Amino acid sequence: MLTQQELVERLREWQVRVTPQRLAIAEAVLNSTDHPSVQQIFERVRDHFPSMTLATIYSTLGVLQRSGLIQELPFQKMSRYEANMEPHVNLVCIQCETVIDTDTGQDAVLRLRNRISKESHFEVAWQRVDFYGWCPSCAAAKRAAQTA
Amino acid sequence: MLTQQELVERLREWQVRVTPQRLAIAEAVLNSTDHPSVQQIFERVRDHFPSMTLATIYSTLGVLQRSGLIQELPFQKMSRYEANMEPHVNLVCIQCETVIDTDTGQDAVLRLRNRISKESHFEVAWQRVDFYGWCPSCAAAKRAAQTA
DNA sequence: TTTACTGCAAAGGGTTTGCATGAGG
DNA sequence: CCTCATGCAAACCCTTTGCAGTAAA
Repeated sequence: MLTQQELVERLREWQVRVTPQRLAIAEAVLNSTDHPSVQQIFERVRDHFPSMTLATIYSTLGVLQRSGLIQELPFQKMSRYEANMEPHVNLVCIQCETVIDTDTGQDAVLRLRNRISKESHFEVAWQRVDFYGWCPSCAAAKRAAQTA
Repeated sequence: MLTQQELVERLREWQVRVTPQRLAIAEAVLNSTDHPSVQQIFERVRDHFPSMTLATIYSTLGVLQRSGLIQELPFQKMSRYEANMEPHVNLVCIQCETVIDTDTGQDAVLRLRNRISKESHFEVAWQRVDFYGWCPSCAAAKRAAQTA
């Protein structure tokens, strides 16, 4: 998680103008761990900028992505946004649609990346590792429904 | 890759009606390794079924996905379809947009999946492991452009 | 014969674009 | 000041839905 100051410097490196809207959007994503959608970011920022529109959100998310600060995660219905740029595993619940980062396997993802870089002639820029299934509470609910 | 006969049996297990259109669509995806989009599947099937529409393609892909024969891979602009249901790594070229399956790391993905299942309370159903970057030919072109 | 798939058309909805205004460097 | 971001509206396009006719079992 970056401080506001670090964020400003990071954007200036990319010749990107820093505006209050952009800082608010950046913080809404970077200070989150729930992989928010555009709509969720919109709702979180609306309090401070009631006149902001989705077009500004989309535009800013594009800038942040090109600056390497966030990663877009396209899903079937919509994209969500990842603030954790370290190699890691996402656990995606197909029931309640929560997405959480897990520490488990972080080392394995990094090793896998190094292995791909060495053993194939593919130049890796970034990666996305998603495991889909049932989160603890939805798995419990599912088992309860099956026995009933 | 399944034979047409195996495919028919597999669909019947799911109480799914087998039609010539469905077989054509299924084969267009299952006998491919390039992760085709809906449009590409459409073009490949159009020769044999000139009257087929995209609605049928979407409908059938949904059936195949629920039958566990294929996996939808949502990307930013559109979805592509995966015929390789074994745990593996996809290499996605961000330049030419080709997606290939690689043997490298298949074992690692499987081990990672087992580890997630054991060490977290998450019930894994399937996974998607994508490495994004430059394929060999696009990487070469990129280096040539940089030195020029 | 019954069920449900195909094909056509229209709607849906996340995302992108164009442009006038306004703010950042 | 000059450039570029914001906000508003409209367009875009992938995908979904509804329905009448038709084919599978």
